[in-house]
Amino acid sequence: MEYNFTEIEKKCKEFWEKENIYKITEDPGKPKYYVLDMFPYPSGAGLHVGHPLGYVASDIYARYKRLKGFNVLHPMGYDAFGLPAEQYAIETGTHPRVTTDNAIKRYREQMDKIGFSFDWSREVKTCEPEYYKWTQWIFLKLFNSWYNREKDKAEPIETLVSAFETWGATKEWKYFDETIHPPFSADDWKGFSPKQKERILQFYRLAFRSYTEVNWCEALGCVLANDEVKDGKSERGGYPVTRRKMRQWSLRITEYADRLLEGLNRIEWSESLKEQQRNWIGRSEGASLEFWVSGLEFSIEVFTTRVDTLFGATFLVIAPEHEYMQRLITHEQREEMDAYLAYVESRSDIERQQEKKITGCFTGSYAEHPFTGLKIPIWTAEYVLAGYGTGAIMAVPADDERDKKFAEKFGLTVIEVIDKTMHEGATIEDKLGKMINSDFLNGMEVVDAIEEMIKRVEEMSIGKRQINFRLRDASYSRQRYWGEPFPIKYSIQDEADSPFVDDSSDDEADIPVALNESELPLVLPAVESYKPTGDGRSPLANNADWVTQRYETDTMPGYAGSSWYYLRYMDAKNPNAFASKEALDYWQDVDIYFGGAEHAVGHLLYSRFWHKVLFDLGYVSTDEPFKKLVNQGMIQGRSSKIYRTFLTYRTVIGASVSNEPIYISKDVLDSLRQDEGIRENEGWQILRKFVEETVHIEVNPFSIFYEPLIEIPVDIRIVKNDVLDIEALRTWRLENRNALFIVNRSGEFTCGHEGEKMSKSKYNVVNPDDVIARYGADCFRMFEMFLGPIEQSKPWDDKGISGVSNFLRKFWRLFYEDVTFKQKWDETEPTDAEFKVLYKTIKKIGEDIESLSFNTSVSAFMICVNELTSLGCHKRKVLEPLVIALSPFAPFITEELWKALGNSDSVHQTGFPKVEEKYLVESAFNYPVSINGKVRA
RNA sequence: GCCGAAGUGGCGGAAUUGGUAGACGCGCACGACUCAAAAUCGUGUAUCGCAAGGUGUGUGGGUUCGAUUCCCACCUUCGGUACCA
Repeated sequence: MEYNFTEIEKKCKEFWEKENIYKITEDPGKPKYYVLDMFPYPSGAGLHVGHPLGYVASDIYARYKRLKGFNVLHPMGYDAFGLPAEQYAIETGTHPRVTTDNAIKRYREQMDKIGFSFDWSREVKTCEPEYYKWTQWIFLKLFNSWYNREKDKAEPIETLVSAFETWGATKEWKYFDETIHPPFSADDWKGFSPKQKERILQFYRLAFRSYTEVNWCEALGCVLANDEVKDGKSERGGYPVTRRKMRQWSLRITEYADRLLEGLNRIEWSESLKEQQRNWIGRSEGASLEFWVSGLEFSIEVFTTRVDTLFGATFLVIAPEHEYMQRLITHEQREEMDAYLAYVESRSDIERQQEKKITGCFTGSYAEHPFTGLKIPIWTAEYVLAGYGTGAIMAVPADDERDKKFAEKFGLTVIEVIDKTMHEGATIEDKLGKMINSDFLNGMEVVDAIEEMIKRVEEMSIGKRQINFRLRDASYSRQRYWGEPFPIKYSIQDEADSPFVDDSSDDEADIPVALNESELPLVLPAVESYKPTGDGRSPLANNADWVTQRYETDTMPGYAGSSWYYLRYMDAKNPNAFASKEALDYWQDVDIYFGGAEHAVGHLLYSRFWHKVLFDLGYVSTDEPFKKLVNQGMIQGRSSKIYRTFLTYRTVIGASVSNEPIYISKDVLDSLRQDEGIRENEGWQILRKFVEETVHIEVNPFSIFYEPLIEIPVDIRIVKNDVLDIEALRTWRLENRNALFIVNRSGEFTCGHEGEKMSKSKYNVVNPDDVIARYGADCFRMFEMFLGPIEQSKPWDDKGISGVSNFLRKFWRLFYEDVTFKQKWDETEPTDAEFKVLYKTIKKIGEDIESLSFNTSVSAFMICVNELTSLGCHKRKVLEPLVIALSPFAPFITEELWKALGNSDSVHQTGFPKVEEKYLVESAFNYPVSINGKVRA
């Protein structure tokens, strides 16, 4: 009987659906295991072969764990809010929901073909009110919570309010920060107006509204979070991003900086990913110091990690946007400074980053050195950023590269403070050497000097030990339509009030008020136009009804829905809670999470943050959401390239140029390039022959030249094994109708190739549907795994797919005769040799899946089939366990064969075959080279 | 610049508490079947050499009886990040 995968797949899918075999319920009698994939954003282009790589891996893992007796949660859903659908809506007027629904339908069809074991009854779509009701609910929890630093956890805001009512907020409170708001007593608090109270609470709420600097993208008409900006451009669309101040919502993720850092030590993620998060959080230990400004009644606070170098501080530099800027400028410097500040203003972030010019300007003021009393000038410069530390630095040109360059350019004093002669090759910023020119620090090693100096400045109350983070509070407002509405209304809303203007008046306007839980979901209304308003508001501001209700017109960012979706899967249809207590207690957290590394500092950080808040508030029982994380590599396209040129050649009459485009076969081209000077190699001979045939005269090879080449991507569908179908190219692009092709000796035209991202414009997209139609879903799954280690990026190249396809047919043939349509297995007892083959395979497969080495487990199956074939083994007792072991990889063929062996249930619900120790020991010695067997003599 | 990961045949890749390098697959070559082709099956395939034998895991050193694996320096590629004080 032929192995007919199309028929088998159809039959299996019907059976699975009828029996509902992948539906899962909480079962306290079984250990739980949660296998999660990062859910996709349903884009209009559909899936290409790169997308399912992680899904296939996770599916194999989930199926394996199920066979091992775990109750496995393995769900799928859609991250359905987002910019592309909205951009499309702006262009065409189509409601994003329509676009999104269509895309989801297509994704589902494609995924169904691959044979995943998702429990679709738990599907989530972030754009559905039933789902975003709970996104809004969590937002309310964030809004109604504050971070209690004493207990180091989030608490309901009521505990803060009652603390204010009892004690107020005074300097005795350990965590009181005067720079945020002035102290007040309990009585003061009781006397405050609601607006005043709310203003204070906004400094504590985990979700809060403030007037701060944001990344504004004019082209998208909205604000972006730091991780959505790459190289000064928007991640989506690549539009320029500028900094501007705006009133908008943020999440106080900075309170969790330390815990987010610490938690990384307890989870199994790749080192590079953890390192990315650590860098993003950017903890640095140092001290803050105050410098008194001569003649003016205030001091400037700086942050430094190198207090030891204080005696080498010869000037201060403040950021151009520093709040004391104007007060520091003296009469004499006024003109120069205004010009400089105007220049800085004119520079975009992109310019600043690309050309790092050393620029700066003297303010005219001086600060006093706290120990020497010397007057040191206060400068301003672009390289000091307002957003980090205190926005001011003490410059130590002797020990800091940037300060040094700055001092050199502007002729400022340099005092050497560290003797590094003992440390050859140390850079000026290394923390090595002995202190010199530093009074009481002289002779100390750098690390000791840091401690000593901190002690001194703390005694003198001019500074203190401090830890700084690079992490900023997360921007949470988007001036867009296709996102979750905020469950917030305002007590009074002034329609003329622009979000770009700071509203710091104390009138009753503008107090954000949380909706009641019973009012959720606040459903996204219809709008006439999806265009941003152009004045910094979302399209919702165009909806008169929405505005008169005084609802917040911004919507939540893309990461809102994806920050907690893994919890919704635990109890996806619950109308009364984001998930029931029982479900949350049972499933707890994600055991293994498959997804791309591109979400390292976005989704993965926000999820951890949300999860920790929910943990603090008692809703979840773990404080990290994803125990183990696997980053599957990207599958790149393998683009084919052809090379076009025009030829110049000399005939007896004179020089001629070809006027039709000429394409040169890649191998001929390589041979031409090899040695153009000699011009006797194969390539030139072919070229010469070609010209002679074209112009029908003999040509001196030294008179042939080709113009500079243009590399052109060509549709991979008209290229087979790097050989171009010339006729197909002529019809594909009409300008090539009469093009000339220089082919190689064997008459073939070969193409170059390059691995790059799959995209329509590069004609290198491979659709899984096509692969499945040709080879079957099992083959597709196994081949994706066989391509290489799961974490590695690699180009899609279907040259090797025949190997996997052969394997499946060979496997099939162990069960069926080719011609006679007869089953082949026999019921006799297997020999020891046959058992050995079986057991070492089972053992290897089990170990490989546990360690996620799916590529080598596919190899193990191939070896096994080859060995059984050469042994002539068709015994049920060998084949049956093999079918089970293969079932995670190839669910369709194994289901069919399992039934053929006379079983009525599903192979996917049996147990993973056990391994017999006896054969393992023997096989280890008898088959040393068969499977990775390096065995001692 | 800094941080992280990785360099093995013609190609994708195996093998690391240090113990026969190149499993498995592709490709290629030869053979079988066929009038023929495709498909399938079998054999071979790191490299130099007729052979004995030598050389080989990015480069150069080191530790060791023994190194793809450990240590030092360097080179290359990929990913991340960047005036972060």
